Amino acid sequence: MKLSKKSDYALRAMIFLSLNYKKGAVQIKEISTKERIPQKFLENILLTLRKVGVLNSKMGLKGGYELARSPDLITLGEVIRALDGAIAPVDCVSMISYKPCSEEVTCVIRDVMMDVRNAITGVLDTMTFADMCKRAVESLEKKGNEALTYSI
Amino acid sequence: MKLSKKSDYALRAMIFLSLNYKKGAVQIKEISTKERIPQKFLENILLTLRKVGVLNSKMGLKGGYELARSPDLITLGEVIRALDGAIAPVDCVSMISYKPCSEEVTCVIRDVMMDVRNAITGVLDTMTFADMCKRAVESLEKKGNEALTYSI
DNA sequence: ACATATTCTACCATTTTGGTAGACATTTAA
DNA sequence: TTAAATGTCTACCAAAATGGTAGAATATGT
Repeated sequence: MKLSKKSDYALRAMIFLSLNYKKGAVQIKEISTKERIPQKFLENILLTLRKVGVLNSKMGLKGGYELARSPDLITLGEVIRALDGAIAPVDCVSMISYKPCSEEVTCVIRDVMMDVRNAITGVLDTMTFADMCKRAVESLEKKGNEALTYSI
Repeated sequence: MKLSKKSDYALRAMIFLSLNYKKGAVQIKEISTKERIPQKFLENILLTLRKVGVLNSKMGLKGGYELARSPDLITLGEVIRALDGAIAPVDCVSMISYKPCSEEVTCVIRDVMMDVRNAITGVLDTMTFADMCKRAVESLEKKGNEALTYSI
């Protein structure tokens, strides 16, 4: 039931880009150093996020990445699915990589795994990056002035 | 977010043993053939379930495995943790393999992963093998007489 | 033209997953 | 008391997934 490093990095990068929404393109290098993510690895991640339509990119000098839509229209679930594939714990209850199991109509494990999937997606497909930004700011304010940086 | 084959097999074996609770020891070979689980693999699984106190075993001729407690006192969560380790998607929100992340107090990803963990354990730590048996029987009855066997 | 970005294709080491093999210890029944 | 049947233990193994890295190609602003 583990979140991969890839998805973890993707979430952090996405929050970073959400906090910089409408401020123009941000370069890989900036995200990678500020969030301490290996740059070459981050390149792959941002590339797949672009391919699924979550990010836009600009090549060349003054290039970079930015959100393709408003942060409140992108959920954590969408990002995690793009990198890790299905969120469902077994394929027979997955929306994006569905495969029937042997005795689907009477499989009781399937039933409970469906419950688990719904519990997870209930959180991840509801939470948007706008929500994450709000939480990040609130969390900063609570901490007071000593907090010059915060981890996303 | 995947359930390992090991845990999947473990759940099936546990349901099988729950349906045979108080009927004496069941042999590995019987579970392995009826549930189509590789026997040698199943041996390891049942062994670890014994070591965590979920199963009792008897060696020698007429030996076998049986539940160490009543099915309503064993949850799916306990079994999955025994085989796959932590259920939490990241270690910084795990009960059994907790490790702090870099900026715990202000980490917003941690917050949402805590929500995800609670959502998952809300299902898995509540559902017992007695519940699973009930579901299995109901599901059989609904299907009618044609159903001679059913997949657990 | 040149410096600075992203893009694309390939590779690679380590860990995890999903098993298998075989010797050993224990129990029962004949 | 001995043979057969069973769980126990240690070790091994191939394939896939994970977490990266390397380097050339392509696009863009000045």
